[in-house]
Amino acid sequence: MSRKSSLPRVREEMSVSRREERKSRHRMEILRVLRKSQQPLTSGEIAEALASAGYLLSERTVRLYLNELDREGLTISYGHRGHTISEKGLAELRIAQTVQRVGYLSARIDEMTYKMTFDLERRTGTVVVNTSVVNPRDLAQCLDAVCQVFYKGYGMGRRLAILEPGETLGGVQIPPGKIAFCTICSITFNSVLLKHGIPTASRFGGLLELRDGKPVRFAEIIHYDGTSIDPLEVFIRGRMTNYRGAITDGNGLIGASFREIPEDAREVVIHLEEEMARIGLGGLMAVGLPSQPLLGIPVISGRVGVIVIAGLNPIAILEEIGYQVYSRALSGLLDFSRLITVDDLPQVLEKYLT
Amino acid sequence: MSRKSSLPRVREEMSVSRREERKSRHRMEILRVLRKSQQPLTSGEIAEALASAGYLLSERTVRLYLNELDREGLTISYGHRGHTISEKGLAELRIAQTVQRVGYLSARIDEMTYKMTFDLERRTGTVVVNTSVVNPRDLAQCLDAVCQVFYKGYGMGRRLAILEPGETLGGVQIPPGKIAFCTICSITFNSVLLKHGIPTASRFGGLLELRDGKPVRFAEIIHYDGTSIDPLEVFIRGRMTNYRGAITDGNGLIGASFREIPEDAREVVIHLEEEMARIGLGGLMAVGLPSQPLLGIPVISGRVGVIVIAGLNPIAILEEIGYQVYSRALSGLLDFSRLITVDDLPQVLEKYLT
DNA sequence: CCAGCAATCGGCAATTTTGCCAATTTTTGG
DNA sequence: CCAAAAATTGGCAAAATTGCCGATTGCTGG
Repeated sequence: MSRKSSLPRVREEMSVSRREERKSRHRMEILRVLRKSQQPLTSGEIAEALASAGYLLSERTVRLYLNELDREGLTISYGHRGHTISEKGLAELRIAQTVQRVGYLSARIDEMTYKMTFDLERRTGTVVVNTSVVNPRDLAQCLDAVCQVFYKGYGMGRRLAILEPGETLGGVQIPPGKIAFCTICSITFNSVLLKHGIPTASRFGGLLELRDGKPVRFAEIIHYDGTSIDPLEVFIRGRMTNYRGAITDGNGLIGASFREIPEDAREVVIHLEEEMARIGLGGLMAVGLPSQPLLGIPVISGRVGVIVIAGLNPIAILEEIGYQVYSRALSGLLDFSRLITVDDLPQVLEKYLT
Repeated sequence: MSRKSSLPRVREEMSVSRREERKSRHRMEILRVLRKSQQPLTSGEIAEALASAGYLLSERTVRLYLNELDREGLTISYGHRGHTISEKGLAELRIAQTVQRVGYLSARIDEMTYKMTFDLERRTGTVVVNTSVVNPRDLAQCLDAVCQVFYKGYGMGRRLAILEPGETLGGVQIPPGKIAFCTICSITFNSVLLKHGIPTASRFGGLLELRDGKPVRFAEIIHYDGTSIDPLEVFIRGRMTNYRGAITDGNGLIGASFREIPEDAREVVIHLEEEMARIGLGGLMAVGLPSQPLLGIPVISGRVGVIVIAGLNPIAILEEIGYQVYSRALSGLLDFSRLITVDDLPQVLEKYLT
């Protein structure tokens, strides 16, 4: 264009600034990975984490940069046991990130994943939930549909929680006359995997098209690292879903999430999900094959794509039927003991229908 | 994690596959840039285009890859005049992209930008529009508010078009009893710049918070290359906007788009926008400084951030007031001569109010 | 049509990134 | 607690990427 356009163009080389920019970006990416971890990470682990974020750097290169960062005091080396980020490194990251004021959803996902404490074996600790503030009468009206979504396997397991008026969750108080319908957030899955040493990369949320109860393709998608609002909230408010079709003849549009796991972890993940399903926390819709696209969605080589049910699905059907619901994904943490199963829902709901 | 986890980990090197993957990605990115252009592009232009997509490769490296691609017949060299993509290259791209069935919005933006033919100097040709199908009576009801949005400068210029029942645009026919309210899509701006040799990178659409009529920050954002649906449609349907505030006391939430242009083009762009504003097509809200963040949004070095008004703003206020509107962004092309100005709107609308 | 200018091209060297390997450390499993 | 196994590290060399520069080509204005 330059010659064709009227614009002067500077001599075309990757100028000092752009060169530096790339180097600096590598450093920041490494620091970012370290910040997320409590324990020291080795270069191999960092390279792995970077790859799962689509940032391709070899383990050797990471080591080279770590050396540099160690010398500058931005990271602390524990010899062969790994590196952690130092106060100085954290400060450096903060400076570089003051610009990023809009919080991307991917950041909130990461944060929540680390905050929750649920222990699969002991069945204790907190899980991440989505909260929907709803009129109990409206809920009763749609009770059958809501339960159907759960029973057909389009909800995250079979558990949920009801909060009474006056209770607070994630800074939001339930107003009088309303109740909160809390569903398990599918992030819970990430967290359980993480506690078993499996890093999960959450890619996007979307509207999954079902045919005869089977996932066919994603009709719409929104990537987590490009949005500040939860995709599911968008689809629900935009009335773009079709749960009624899904629960009647298996043809519909439901919320789902696409993630990637390391291929070595495929079997372990499937096994862990079975464990979770056993206690009413299952939500895996599909698992791909190593490095193979899943429903036409390509994955980074060495990874496996998985499709997880959206936690908000069961309550979203209310909006579809015509009742207004205020839903918020990733709203807060709830102790596992607070959860009830769908089977108990009708009975529990009775209480609020004066 | 590997050691701490129960997972076996293969020897950690960037295996052949991952190496190849990166190389292949470079090649594909170059081919993708070439596909978009009708004319031959030189290595410098390609490097520039890649940079504007956040893909940092030096001009020399691009040239190296071009050489390879030329030899393999995927591209055709025109000597010092540049390179184009060959049939074989297009085929290669298709193979690599069969996986990408979900159409990202960024792709549609690119497509539309190239399709429109508007000539700023001659004031002829087609422009890209958004279409909102609406009941003429509803529109009349909100007429004042809609015009206010235009007059306060929150619409793309002062032009729009009304389509009658029976007319078609972008494959959608206007049903009897309804009319289509077409607003200029802000993509028009990209296209005008492109025809003057200025490449524009559209980053994201968002909800812009206004205080005293001035943009303060983006409250929510959705990146174009991570979504299949238009952000503005989302915000409108989700009733997340606040145009009424914006037109009354200047405090509200309106739709806007964030883009990046080369820093050398800053003055030219400002000048071109003035030209456009003169014929009722203005829509620039803010222009940043070279390599400086704009409203806290960082830009690639060597670029300037700009904020452009969303074309859908004027009609979106209907939804906010409570009338249902079916809006579709980037719906199709319309000849410039079809456009009327806001001032004529009340009169034109009369015709449809039987 | 020609001269001057600007941009592109390819070769070569410098720099960055990566692969490979031996030494060392940590973990595992008696 | 010890030995084998597994993983990490740093040095060195190969490969990839980039900077630089002279030669060449295309464009522009007279």
